[in-house]
Amino acid sequence: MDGPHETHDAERYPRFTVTIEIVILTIRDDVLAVGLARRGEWPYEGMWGLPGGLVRADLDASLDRAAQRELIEETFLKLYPHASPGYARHLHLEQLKTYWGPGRDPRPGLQVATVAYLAVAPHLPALVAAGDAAAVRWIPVEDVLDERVALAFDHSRIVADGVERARAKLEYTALATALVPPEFTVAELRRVYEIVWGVPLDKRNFHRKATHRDGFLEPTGRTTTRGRGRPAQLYRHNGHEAVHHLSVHPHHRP
Amino acid sequence: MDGPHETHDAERYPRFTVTIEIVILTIRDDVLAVGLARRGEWPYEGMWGLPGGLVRADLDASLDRAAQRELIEETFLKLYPHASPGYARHLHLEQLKTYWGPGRDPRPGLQVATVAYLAVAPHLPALVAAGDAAAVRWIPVEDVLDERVALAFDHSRIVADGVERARAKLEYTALATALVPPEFTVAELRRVYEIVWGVPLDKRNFHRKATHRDGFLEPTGRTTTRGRGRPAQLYRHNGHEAVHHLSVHPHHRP
DNA sequence: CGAATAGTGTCTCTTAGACACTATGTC
DNA sequence: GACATAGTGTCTAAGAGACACTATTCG
Repeated sequence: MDGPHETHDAERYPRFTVTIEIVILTIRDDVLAVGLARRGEWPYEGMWGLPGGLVRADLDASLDRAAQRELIEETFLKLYPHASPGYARHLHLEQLKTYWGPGRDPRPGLQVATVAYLAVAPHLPALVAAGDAAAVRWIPVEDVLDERVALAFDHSRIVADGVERARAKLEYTALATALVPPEFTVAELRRVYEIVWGVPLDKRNFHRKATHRDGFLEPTGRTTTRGRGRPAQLYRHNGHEAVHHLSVHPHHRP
Repeated sequence: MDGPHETHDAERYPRFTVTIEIVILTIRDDVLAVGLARRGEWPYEGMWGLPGGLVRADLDASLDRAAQRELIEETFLKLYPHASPGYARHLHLEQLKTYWGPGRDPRPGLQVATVAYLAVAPHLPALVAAGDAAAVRWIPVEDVLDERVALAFDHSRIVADGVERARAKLEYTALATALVPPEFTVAELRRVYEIVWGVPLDKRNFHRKATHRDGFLEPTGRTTTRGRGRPAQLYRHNGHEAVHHLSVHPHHRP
């Protein structure tokens, strides 16, 4: 069999098109949602699919950079036309998985390998100038996973893989803080876990664990009066990524 | 800026070579070791690097299949010339990460994207016909991570990523059972954790946790007399992948 | 019998999770 | 004061980890 580097003759190397696709998740109207783009052309014209684009050797210094460029240009600015691109530069973004195989893309003669990235964004105020014609839009992941909304290519599976990764990483990393504004209350953070996992969590136990676990939350000293009750303390994430076992699962009852 | 699917004109798509590379780990002589291949040609001729090869649309039905083909043909059969290829078909094999970027490969005009896979194999008896000229060889990961053995391309980083993944997955999956023969004793399994993590584990606590955790070990009823002392029970992994918190970490002492 | 390893039992301390009350703001 | 939400305290049971002894084989 051919080794990867057996000859310098470029003609012997099969050639692939490499694309980046972004699974961007947020919480919107109390459900987990994924940012999808409506396809404007064949194949799968008119269907929803993951936003993305080509990896370009002339533009991109790395896969991560290519993903960041797609995230900003193709996704974030279309969801939030008035937001600053700098904001998107601080979103959580990690490589998810690479997909390839005959039949993924129906275009003849085209071998497309797709490097999927997982992005996670806080719920930002308003997607201006929405309307049905919006090119990029939030769609509840439940609709995608239950196949109520069919996606182009194999994008449903990629979304499923992204959601699975996000659910898992909630448990042992500080990923939840990426789904919430830079300063947030304990209740807002708890709602993230409840929505992503789909389970109710005890308010008091969560508060104890979230605030006592060191290397996780840092009080800002300020409070908020967003809600109707007693003002809540504002916290920020203090930078450490690993937060072992913040999980809150019910005991078994015989 | 270009979307991935904006035109059907294949000429507009930059072309990449896609390779698979395998980080195969095992335990050998009581240390974690990685299977490396000696490069026979430019670039990095004579250096050690990850075994791998081209993804070929005419041969491979998926990335996973391509990785399995490389694992068997380029790696396993060269490490164990007398082993049956069927054995390799049951090794643990999972996609690790994709690497690309200018400067990864010095060959001009070549854009190589590499999909790295992590494989994990039990320690098999003998690598026949070894000798220094062996094309593929086990090298302790410690030597690679400490840069005592420099690898071709960015393969040192890929090995580091693979080892990190393996260490993490020991904690919450049954990955350890892939580093041990199909039937194994509790002590053999414990040694896997101790070697991969580099920490001593309490024999008694480990035994209790490993055997009581359901969905993990299944007694075969048979015993072994491999060692010098009392014969040990043989277990096999019962198929469940998720094993939450088998970790055994020392308490903090003030 | 001694050496070597396998396997079991007990105690303690940490902590997850169940649960109820007080505190502080708005209307 | 009514209401809503924030935040704290206590109890219990599960389990992790420290630790010592018995069991079974070989020489």
